[in-house]
Amino acid sequence: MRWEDVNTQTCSIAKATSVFGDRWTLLIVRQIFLGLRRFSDIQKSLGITKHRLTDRLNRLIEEDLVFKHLYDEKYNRFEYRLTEKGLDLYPVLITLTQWGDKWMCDSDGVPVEYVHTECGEVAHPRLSCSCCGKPLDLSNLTLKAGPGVLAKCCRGVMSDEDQMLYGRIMDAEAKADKQ
Amino acid sequence: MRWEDVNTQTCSIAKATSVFGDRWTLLIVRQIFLGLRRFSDIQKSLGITKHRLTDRLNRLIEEDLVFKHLYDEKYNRFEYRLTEKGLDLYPVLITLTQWGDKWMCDSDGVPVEYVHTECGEVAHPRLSCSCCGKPLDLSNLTLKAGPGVLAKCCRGVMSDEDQMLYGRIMDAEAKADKQ
DNA sequence: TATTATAGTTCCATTATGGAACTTAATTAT
DNA sequence: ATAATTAAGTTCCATAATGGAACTATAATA
Repeated sequence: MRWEDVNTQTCSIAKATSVFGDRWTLLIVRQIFLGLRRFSDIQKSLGITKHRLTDRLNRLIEEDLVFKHLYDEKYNRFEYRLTEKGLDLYPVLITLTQWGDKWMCDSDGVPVEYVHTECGEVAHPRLSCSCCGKPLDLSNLTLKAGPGVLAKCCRGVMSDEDQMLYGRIMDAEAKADKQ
Repeated sequence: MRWEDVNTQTCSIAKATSVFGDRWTLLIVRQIFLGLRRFSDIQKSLGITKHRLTDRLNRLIEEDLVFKHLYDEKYNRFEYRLTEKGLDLYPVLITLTQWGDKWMCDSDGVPVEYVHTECGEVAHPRLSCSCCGKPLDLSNLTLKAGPGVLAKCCRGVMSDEDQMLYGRIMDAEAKADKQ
């Protein structure tokens, strides 16, 4: 499968990956999150080549994660800022950071900490259930085929790839229902 | 900067990205999470070429996210399974999934839902503070330079890139302290 | 008038990736 | 007994993505 076709997969991770499944895009988003908004700041701080950065920023603008904001009319200079869609990546960045903090950190300790302004403490954000509020982990989550898969299944338009992936989730559900 | 040098950055996202900042690695991890453990299943379900998959799996094994498990002695066949380090990526996959569900979904709806077995409901996992338990979002989180940055700063061994990135976080903190 | 800063673009060499064919070893079908 | 099949790769080659360095444009500054 060509990379351009990855976002045709019936999978939100595949669709997300089609936007930042490359070497730099997520790091660019991180820089903007951390306050680096100008082309040259992002470029120097990442050590990315200029034309690659141009390319990636344009892609982020196309995908509506980033927009250009004129900050100097005389110079015609722009800042790159995150849209709502871009800002909405913060849980991804936080969970990724935590994984990196735990598994890839050097002996000096974690580079950045997050302070929860309401309670004033350094927070180690956890996932919790939107319904009952209890903490979630692998052991108390099960998968269920959602409407997006079921609809395609009924219409008989699932690709072989999607069938391989979701077949067993639907099988597991069917089994669980019988018991 | 060459890609091989990205993991030298003092940033957990950079270090994490150095492992799966490519086109396929995170999708491979997702397949294993969803239950596809055999080489050929992963290969066919993703449409990735065999030598690329070989390459990425070996990298994941090197980085200790995946290990091989002999499931057929006669054939000498292996399954690929996630280690603790690999399993620990589930919050990343969940937050990524949610972002994709919200922003990149087609009209059929979300492909997969997560059921919280304790309360029995479909959960939309949220980040909450490990200290007070309240939900976290961008508006109530602030950044703080952690020990990893402070130590390097004191020793004077921060790269120019890292200084550009963390300089303003430390400045912002210094300002906040004065007030 | 020469130099610097910001934000790019162009050209070319190096790497990464995709596609197809080939390999090996055990299994099943004819 | 022979041929075809399956799983898990490997090898070869063409195409696509990336990195490095040099070049452009415009306004400001020395």
